[in-house]
Amino acid sequence: MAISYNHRAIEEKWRKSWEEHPVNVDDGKKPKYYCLDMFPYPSGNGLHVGHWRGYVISDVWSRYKMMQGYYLIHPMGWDAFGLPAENYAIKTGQHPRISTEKNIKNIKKQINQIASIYDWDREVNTTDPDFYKWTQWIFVKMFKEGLAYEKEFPINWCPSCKTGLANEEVVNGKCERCGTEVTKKNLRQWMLRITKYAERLLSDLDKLDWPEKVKKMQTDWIGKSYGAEVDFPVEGRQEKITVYTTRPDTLHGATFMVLAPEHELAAGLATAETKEAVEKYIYDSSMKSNVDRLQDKEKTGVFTGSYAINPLNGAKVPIWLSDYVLADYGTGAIMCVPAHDDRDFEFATKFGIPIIQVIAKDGKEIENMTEAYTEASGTMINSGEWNGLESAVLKKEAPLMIEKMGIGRKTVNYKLRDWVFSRQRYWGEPIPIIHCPNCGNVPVPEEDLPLRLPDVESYEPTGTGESPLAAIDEWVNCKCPVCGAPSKRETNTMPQWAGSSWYFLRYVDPHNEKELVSKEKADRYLPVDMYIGGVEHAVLHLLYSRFYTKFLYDIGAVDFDEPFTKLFNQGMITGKNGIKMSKSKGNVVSPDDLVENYGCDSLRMYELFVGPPELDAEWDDRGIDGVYRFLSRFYNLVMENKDKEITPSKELMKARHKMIHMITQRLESFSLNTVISGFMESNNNLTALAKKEGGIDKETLEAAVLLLAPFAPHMGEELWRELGHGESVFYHPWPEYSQEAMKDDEVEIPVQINGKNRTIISIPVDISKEDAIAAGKAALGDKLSGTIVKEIYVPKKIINIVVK
RNA sequence: GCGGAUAUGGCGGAAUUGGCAGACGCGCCAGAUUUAGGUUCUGGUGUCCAUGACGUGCAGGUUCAAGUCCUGUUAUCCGCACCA
Repeated sequence: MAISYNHRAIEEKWRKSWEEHPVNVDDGKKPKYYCLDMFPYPSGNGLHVGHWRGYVISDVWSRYKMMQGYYLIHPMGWDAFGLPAENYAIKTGQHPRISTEKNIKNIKKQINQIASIYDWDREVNTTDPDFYKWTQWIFVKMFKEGLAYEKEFPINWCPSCKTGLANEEVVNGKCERCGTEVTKKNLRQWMLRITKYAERLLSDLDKLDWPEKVKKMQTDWIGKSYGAEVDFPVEGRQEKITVYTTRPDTLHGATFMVLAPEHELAAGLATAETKEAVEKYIYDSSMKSNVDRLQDKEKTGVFTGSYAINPLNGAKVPIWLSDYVLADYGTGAIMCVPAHDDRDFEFATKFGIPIIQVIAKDGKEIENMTEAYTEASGTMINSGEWNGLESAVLKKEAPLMIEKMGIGRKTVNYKLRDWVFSRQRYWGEPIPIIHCPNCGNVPVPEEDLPLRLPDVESYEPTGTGESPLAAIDEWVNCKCPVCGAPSKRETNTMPQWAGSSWYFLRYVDPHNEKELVSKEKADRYLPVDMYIGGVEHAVLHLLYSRFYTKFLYDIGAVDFDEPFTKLFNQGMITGKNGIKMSKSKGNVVSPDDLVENYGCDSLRMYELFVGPPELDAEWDDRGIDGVYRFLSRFYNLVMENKDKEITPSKELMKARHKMIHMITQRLESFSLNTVISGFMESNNNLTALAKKEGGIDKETLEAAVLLLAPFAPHMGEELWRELGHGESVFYHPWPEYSQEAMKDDEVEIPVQINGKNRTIISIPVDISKEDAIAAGKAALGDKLSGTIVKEIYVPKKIINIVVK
C-alpha cells in the first residue's frame, strides 16, 4: 500500500516555506502582470465558499502568469469605510476603526486559507489616513479643475440610512444598500462633474477587453442619444420653451407640449382659470416618491391654459404639465407627437388631444389609430414641404435643417447625471473644503492633507442633512487658509466609492508619502491587466474608476486613461435552488470545515469544478469527494512512479504532450471547470498507461505536476520536490507541447449510412478519400444495400455513405 | 414594455469549423478487499416494446449530417425601465 495523501502535513509545510522564501520576486527585467481582485469590504460575517471562488480564479490565473515568466502584481486590501461598521458603532458605541480592524484581522486569516499568492507588503486600507490623504488630494484636484462643485437640489435620500445617494445607488426606486424606498430631499450637495467625461467613458469602451454585458450596461447607463432642440415661442409672451427631441422628423405632428412639473416656467404658464389646478399638480408631484412615480402607470397631467407656437408651421399647441416628463433630462420639456410615440399617444387619448399622423405606415394614413406608429420608416405626410421625404433620412437630416432655419439646433444628450458625492454620515473621508465668508469654498491646502476624520461622541446620523461631524465645534471651526477669516469646515463625507475608485493605483506604490504613485512605478506596473470580481459593480465601481483614471490622466498623474485592460466577472455561488447565500437565510456555507477535512487544494479545485467560472453555481458539498479522490490518486501515481527509470514510449510521449496541450488550451480560454476534468482524464489515462508499460517516465510526471501547481499549489510543490528538485515549482516555466509529438498515426472514426452510425473503424490519418471510403464500405459489409448516391469522408471525423 | 443570458441523463456539467451527444465528476447498482461500517479497488449506469428505434425546452426548416445554422415559440434568470 502506497503512502497516502496527507493534506494537513503537506499544506502546513509549504505554507511555512513560501512565507520564508517568497516565489514571486521582481528582478526588474521580467515583464509585469497585474492581476487584481476586487477588494472586499471587511464585514464581520467573514468569507463563505462564494467569496473563495473569485479569489481562487484570480490566484490560478496569477500563478499561471508567474510560471510564464511574469513578475506578478497580485495585491489585496480593504474597502473599509462604509455603513455596516458605522451602524455597528451606533449600536455599541465602539469606534468603527476598532471593529474594522478586528474584522480585517479575521478576514485576512480566512483569505490566507486560500493560499493565494498575495503580496501583503502592498496591502492598502481606504480608512488609513496615509491612504485617504490621496483620496482627498484627488478631490482637491477635481475642485481646482472645476469638476467638484456644490449645488442645492432635490436629491435621492434614503430615510433609513439618513443620507443622500447617487443615481447609481438607487435601484428600482430603492436604496441599493438597505432596500428602503428612496425619497427626495432638497439638500446642498457636493457633485462630481462625471458628465463632462460622458463621451470618453462611452467611446473608450471600445478599447476594453471586457464582457459585452458590462460594456452594454455602461453604454445604456451613459445613454447617448442624437436629436435636436427646438425653440417653441409661447403665445402672447416673450419666453420660448426649448424642447429636446430625437424625432425632429415628426415635428409637424406635434399637437401638444408637456413640461415637467419642476420646469421653471411651469407655474408661470397658468392662467387665472387654471392657476389652482396647476399649483395643486405641481405640489402633488413634488410629494411623490420615485417609487410612486414609477408605479403610476396611468398618466396624469394638467393643462396650463397657455399655448406654444410650433415654429415650423405656426400651429398652436397647448402646453400641459405631467410628471412623465423628467425635469433633469434634456430640457425638462418635450414636444408631443401622439401619432408616433407610445407615451404621447396614451396621454393624448386620455385627454382628448388631436392626433396627426405624419409618417405613412405601409404607404397610407391609418384610420382610427389604436396605437402609435413609432418606427422611423415610411414617407412623410401632413408635413408641409417635408411631404414625400423618407422618415429615416429626415430623422438624421432634420436637426441641421432646423438649425439652418434658426428655430433650434442639433444636439446630443446623455442619461448620465453628475455624481452626488456627499454623504451625511460619519465613517467616510471628510471632504477637504473650508467654507470662508470672504473667499467662498476653499480647498484644504494640499500640504495639510490628510484632513483627519475626528472622533465624535455620537455616530448617529442627524437626519437633517448634516453629518455627525457638524456637532464637533473645535473641528468645524477653522481659519480660511487664504484670508485667515474664521471659517467652517465642510462636514459631509465622501461616498464609499471614493477610495475604491482609485485604490488599484496605490498598490504599486503603497508607501509613497510624496505622490499618489511615482511615475517610475506607474510606468512599470500599471495599468491592471486582469480584473476579477462580481458583476454587481458593472456600473457603479467600474464606471467611477474609469472616470477617476481619466481625470488623473488629464492632470498628468498617470499616462493611461483606462484602468482595467481585461475584466472577468465570475458567477455567484448560491445556496440550494439558486438562493443567494446570506446569514439571514441561514444557507451560508463556510469554507473552514471543508479546508480542515479536505484541504485547501481540494477546495480550490472544487470551487472551479462546480461549473463554468462565469456562470452562477449552486453549492453542493458532496462533489468535493471526487476532487479529493483525484488528488489522492494523482499523489499515489507520482509517488509510485517517481523512482522508476522509464524510457517513454511513443504512446507515453503522446499522452504527455496531449495533456499539456489540453490543460494549456482550456486554461487560456478560461474554461477552468474543464481544466479540472482534464486533469482527471489525464490521470486516468496515465494510470492505465502505467499499468500497461510498467511505469511513467519522469518528464511526464514533471509536466503533470507543473500543470497542476497553479491549481493545487501545495500538492504541486510537494510532488515537485519529491521528483528531486531543490527549488520551488513556481520557479519553473510552464511546460510546452509539441504538435509533432501529439500526432496520431491512426484514428477511429464512425462509419454511417444515411447519417446513422453503423460501425467504427480505425484508419491511418493520412489515408486518401478513396481508401477511407473503401475501408468504410468493407467494414459495413452486408449492412450496406441499395444504390449509393453519395460518399462523404471528412478526415479524422466521419465516413457517411448515402444510399437510396 | 425594451435589451441580454440560459434551457442537454437521477444531479453538476462536457461537446474548435455543423461530423460518434452525455467527457469528467457526484449519485446509484453489482462484485473484490476488509469484513462492523466507512475507506480503497474492478465493472456497469440516457430512454424504450432493444440485432433496433428514440433522445439536447417546444414547433417547423436547411443539410449526407443539427445540442450547434435559420424561422417561430415557451419558461427561468439578469439588466434597464416614462431618458422624448
